[in-house]
Amino acid sequence: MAQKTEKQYWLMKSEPDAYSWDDLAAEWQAGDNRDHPGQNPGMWDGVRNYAAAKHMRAMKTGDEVFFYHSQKGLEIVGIAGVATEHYTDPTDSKAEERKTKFVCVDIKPLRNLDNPVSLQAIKANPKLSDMQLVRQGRLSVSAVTPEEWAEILRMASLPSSS
DNA sequence: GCCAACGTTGGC
DNA sequence: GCCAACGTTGGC
Repeated sequence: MAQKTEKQYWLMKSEPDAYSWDDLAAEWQAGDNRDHPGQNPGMWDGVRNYAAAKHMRAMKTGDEVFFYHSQKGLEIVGIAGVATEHYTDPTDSKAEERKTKFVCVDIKPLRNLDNPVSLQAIKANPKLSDMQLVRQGRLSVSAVTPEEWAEILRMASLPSSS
């Protein structure tokens, strides 16, 4: 049977001072997890928001993820892939006391965007006005529709969108 | 550094 | 189970 699951698209935010796109690449190069030695490179831990966790539970291997720098940069800088589907977050110390355990996934860097796509440019694009990123600014893991994904890729191929 | 948005917590 | 208080995120 052809399990024809469509590839899904996501967007994940990180403060570059805490964990940047380059840090992700460095972890994969080192083959280890910088902050949690022995854990997987690219482990997306620490999410303690149910909406974000729900998205991570829905992620499948091979799904693609925009990597967004929050606080500083405010732009999508690269594309990562889901390398490992969700598992219990080893940094969730209260997991046992709670019914719902928080989870993490592993992501790996796939490629840089030729031109990072800024939040400003996204907000200025009417085609992207319904993006979860725009509608729900605080959500750290959000869903991206195929149409939004394609539009952002188009923007990333254009000369500097600033 | 401020403040709006919004998720979470805890008292009732 | 409601809702006010509180805490955190993240853009500006």
